[in-house]
Amino acid sequence: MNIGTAAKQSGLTTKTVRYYANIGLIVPYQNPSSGYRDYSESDVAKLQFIGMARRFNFSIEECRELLALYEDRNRSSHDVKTLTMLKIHEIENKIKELQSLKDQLSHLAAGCDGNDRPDCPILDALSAGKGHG
Amino acid sequence: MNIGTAAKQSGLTTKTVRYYANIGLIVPYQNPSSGYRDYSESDVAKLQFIGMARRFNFSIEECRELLALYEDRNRSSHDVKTLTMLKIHEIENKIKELQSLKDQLSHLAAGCDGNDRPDCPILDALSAGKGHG
DNA sequence: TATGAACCTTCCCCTAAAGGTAAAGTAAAG
DNA sequence: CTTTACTTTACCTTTAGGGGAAGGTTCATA
Repeated sequence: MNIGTAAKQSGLTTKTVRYYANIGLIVPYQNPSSGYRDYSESDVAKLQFIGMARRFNFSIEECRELLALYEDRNRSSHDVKTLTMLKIHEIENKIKELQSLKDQLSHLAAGCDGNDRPDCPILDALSAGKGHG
Repeated sequence: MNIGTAAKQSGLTTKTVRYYANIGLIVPYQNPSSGYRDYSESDVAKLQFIGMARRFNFSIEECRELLALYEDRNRSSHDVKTLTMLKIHEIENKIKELQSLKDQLSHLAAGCDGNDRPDCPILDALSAGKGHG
């Protein structure tokens, strides 16, 4: 099938699918006479797989690893779980960081009247170099 | 002072400070004979201000706004608070998104034995197109 | 068969916020 | 005068594609 159909079936844009072909992530057969890419059902399954992994915040390079595991009938589930646990910890750290950021900003905002006077504890704090330790 | 000193005093890299000059965020006096940038104490204060705002996840363009408010003796604290509240909501949304992502990945990981067998619920789920609704 | 719509191709520039490196100029110290 | 440290501009790289131009292909229709 043509790239447009493959894109529709996998829920990606043609731009994205073409990009994946260019970086060697999912390279379909390419008709030599027309130059058109020709995607198989199996290619579409992989595109869907990648789409899901991307939605789970896996990077392209991580997707490449996952795809290799996905295609390897002899892989151990241990390898996949390791990658997943790493990703979970990464997300946890990001959450903690953002939580701390939010707390500090909330604290600043709480001290600011938000009226038409120029006094502003937020700017004072920013210029005093406070916050984040 | 030279850019290296200004960078050290503001806790930024020279690369970053030079970048801020290039995009017109903080443009110091530039000595016409040597071509060297010459930073004042006031410039350094602004660099510190921007450094802090960046650490609070404000984008460069938001920093530009904050800097204008910072330099405006007649600004109202309302403007600053509005920008800050927007940023807080933005961070809250990001946290929720990541939390949901983490929960789903944790659920997948919990179902995976992580042994040397090929059975892997994580890959099964990814290829089934489940997750995220 | 001709034409037009809809699709496809490659190619190049754009994003945010710098980091890395190269080639060359400047300044201060010995 | 030379070494060393510092600075300058300039160009390439990063992530994961998006936008759009110029031109080729395929299919439907008159």
